[in-house]
Amino acid sequence: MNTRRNARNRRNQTTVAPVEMPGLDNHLCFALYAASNHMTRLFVPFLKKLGVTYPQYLVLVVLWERGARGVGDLASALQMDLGSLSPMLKRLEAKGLVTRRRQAEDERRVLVDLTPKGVSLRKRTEQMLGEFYCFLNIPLGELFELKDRLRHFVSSAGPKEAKAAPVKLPEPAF
Amino acid sequence: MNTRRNARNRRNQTTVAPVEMPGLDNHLCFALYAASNHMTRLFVPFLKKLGVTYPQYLVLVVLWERGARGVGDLASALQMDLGSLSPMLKRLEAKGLVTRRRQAEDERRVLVDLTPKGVSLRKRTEQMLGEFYCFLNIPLGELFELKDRLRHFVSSAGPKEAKAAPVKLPEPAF
DNA sequence: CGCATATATTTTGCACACAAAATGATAAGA
DNA sequence: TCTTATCATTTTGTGTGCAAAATATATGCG
Repeated sequence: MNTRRNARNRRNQTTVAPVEMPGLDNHLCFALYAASNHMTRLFVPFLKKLGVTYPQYLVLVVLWERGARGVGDLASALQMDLGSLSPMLKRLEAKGLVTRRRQAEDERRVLVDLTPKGVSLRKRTEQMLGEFYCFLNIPLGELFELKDRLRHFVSSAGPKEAKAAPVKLPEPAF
Repeated sequence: MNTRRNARNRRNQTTVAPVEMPGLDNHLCFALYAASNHMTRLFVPFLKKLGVTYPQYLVLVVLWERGARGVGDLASALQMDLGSLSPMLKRLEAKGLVTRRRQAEDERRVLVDLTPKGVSLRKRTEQMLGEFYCFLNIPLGELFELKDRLRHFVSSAGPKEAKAAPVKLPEPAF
């Protein structure tokens, strides 16, 4: 259309060609949004039997896997905002699943740990996960492949700087 | 361990084997959660230039693609809750991007339509999308493949009943 | 016509998600 | 030590996401 080869060399204006507006079904962002919400809707009824919410469950997974953590450690492991995490941990504490206490060595840090009740919830959760994967009704291989593609997307999308560390969990800090 | 072949034939208890608790990085649900939030964090700064939020943008995409819709039509197209959508549409109306009016034929329905300002936002959005895809820095093919896998996941995960209709947009209803 | 039932939308209440401001506590330097 | 910069966490405010209750309008039926 444009007689010039393309519109680049004009003033300091943007040099990126516009994109014909994609339909909803051609939006990766919508596919992510929909899939994430779909998973939530499927999973939450199972979590309800344990009495925890979806993000609360994720916190427990980290604590079960790695033991007590600082608030900031949990936030970075879960790629979760501290402003969301802080009140959430209070709710987990109110449910009697975790404790929060200032660390003696560094009073700035708050250490989150499982209570006996929080520890014992793990076995019930493992039972529930068996039921859930059965309910999902998707070959494990497919689940793993999708998971890996998502992880690759997260680690590669966006500005190339500071992409080396793929969200590693910090070592025990207590 | 268990001398019996497996624990199935005992009372009416669950017959599903428990799952060894997976680490955080082996959770598909976390991968979805993290990827969706990651996409949001990347995309929102671009949307901010247009003055809309992420879900608000999705509503506009549907309206640009298909024209005026009822509130319920939008909700099912976006797999979004009516309770979220209703106040959101008010905010879009407050921004002068859409109108909401009761339909004459069926006063129960509220029709949402683009204002001239809403229509004109489309061109600026197409420019922004060009910049965003450049910023994402991922081959288009990869994006499409991930998108299709996510769509397949949504359409196949969960109870097998009522999975035929893959979230189709309703035909014009006015 | 008048009422029970069904459909469409809004409201309410709780839990995030995130930005920005506020607190609390430690460390670094003059 | 006092001061200032830094770090960790919490608080505040707005916008969803979703369940459940409340409204509003339609439709069917006697």
